[in-house]
Amino acid sequence: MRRSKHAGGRRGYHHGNLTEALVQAALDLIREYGPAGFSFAEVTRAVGVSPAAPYRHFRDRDALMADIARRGFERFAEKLSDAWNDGQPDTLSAFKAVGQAYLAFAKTEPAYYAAMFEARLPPDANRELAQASDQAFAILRRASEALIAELPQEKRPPALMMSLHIWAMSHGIASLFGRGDDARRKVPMPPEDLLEAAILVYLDGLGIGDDREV
Amino acid sequence: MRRSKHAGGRRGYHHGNLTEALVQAALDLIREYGPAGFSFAEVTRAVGVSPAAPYRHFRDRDALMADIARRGFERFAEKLSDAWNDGQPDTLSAFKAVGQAYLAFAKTEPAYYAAMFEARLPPDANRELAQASDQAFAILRRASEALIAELPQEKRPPALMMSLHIWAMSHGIASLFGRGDDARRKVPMPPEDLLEAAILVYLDGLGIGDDREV
DNA sequence: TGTACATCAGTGAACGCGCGTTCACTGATGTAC
DNA sequence: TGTACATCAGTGAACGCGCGTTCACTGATGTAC
Repeated sequence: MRRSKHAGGRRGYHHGNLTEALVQAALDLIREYGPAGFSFAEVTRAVGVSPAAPYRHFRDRDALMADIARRGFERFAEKLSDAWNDGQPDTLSAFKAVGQAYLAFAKTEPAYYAAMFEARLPPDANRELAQASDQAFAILRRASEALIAELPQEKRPPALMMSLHIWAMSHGIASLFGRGDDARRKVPMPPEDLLEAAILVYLDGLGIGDDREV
Repeated sequence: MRRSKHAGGRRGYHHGNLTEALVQAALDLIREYGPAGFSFAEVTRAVGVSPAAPYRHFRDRDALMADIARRGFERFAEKLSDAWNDGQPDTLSAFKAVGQAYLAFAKTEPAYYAAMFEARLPPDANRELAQASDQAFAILRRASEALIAELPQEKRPPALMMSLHIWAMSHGIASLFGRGDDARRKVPMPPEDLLEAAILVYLDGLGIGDDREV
């Protein structure tokens, strides 16, 4: 029986889809032990292949790590993009939803988040990684631009600055108070509320009003 | 010749001050290879003692790591406190100086900073660590309270929230754009300016005015 | 359709290495009297 | 002041272990004709 190699490619030669299986196993280990706490050898044991098998798919351990970070940024960009939803139902709500999506990703995907931001990978380690990272940031920038466009010409802040501020604030809250692991610092309020409040104050400072009840 | 054990304690038994030497060597390694990239064995080689020597000073590798983080938080608190300078010459300037001191610490002491925030140590790993961390945060809180006190009663935000916002923003900017190692993301403006602008916008949102020229 | 060959994912044994930790010890320093 | 003893920081050899990586290989799948 012959199978087209395009027909889903479910079953491959021996394992079927070792690349994916290695990535998933590595994510499990990263989730538990951190980005530095997984070994190529342990990954192969988890998947049930020989220790030499991964070398058909990744040049070395670092290449696997970088690939995981790239995949993480791609998923991240999707989540942020979904939350932005082209600025619907209104620009301000969509903007805040992007912030919340940022936190949600850090909490529900701590392994990806760690690979992306805590693995000490130079952001420009390779082209695909840099590109995926840029695409995620582009969502923040797009959302900032849309909000800025609603301000009168003379009151418009630089969009790059504004999006970097939102990124830094989201990342700061996520990595200090909103992480999904033991290194989370406990504070007496949910990180979601903390970020929402920060964004409201910040936007207020930019002259972007809202109907908040304090 | 007899020496009082309180007279500085410069020269000890064999090495003199092995605890300090181990910490310094570990910091060098963390600076170069990250918090996960140093080994007890390598530290002993750097110092020139036998591999068993550190066990007289630290229970194990993790204890050394935690001690470094604690020392880091203590130095950090000092730097922030110096910058705050009891709110002199004026509250707003002192407040901004604290933010700048935060960034400066992350940049000039990347090894301490990594041990404090990127070693995946649970913040309450031990009492001394938690206490040192709390003391550093207390400076941010004190500075926030002083600024808040200048606002009319009915416009005062919660001091805890405000100080967590400033912490998150400083940490976000420091760890994304202001780090002293390869993982720094390049942006076309100095992190110091980015933080200064963020603080001004944020304070503006709280109704804390200033004479900034944009 | 059948056959011979090419491809290549995964094998399994082996390598040299550095790791954390232990142990009984040594010898310099501190102290009791 | 001198002596005998206690303390304890640092030694050095040894341990078992898991690591990343290599290598010639095997055998399932794909393909040319």
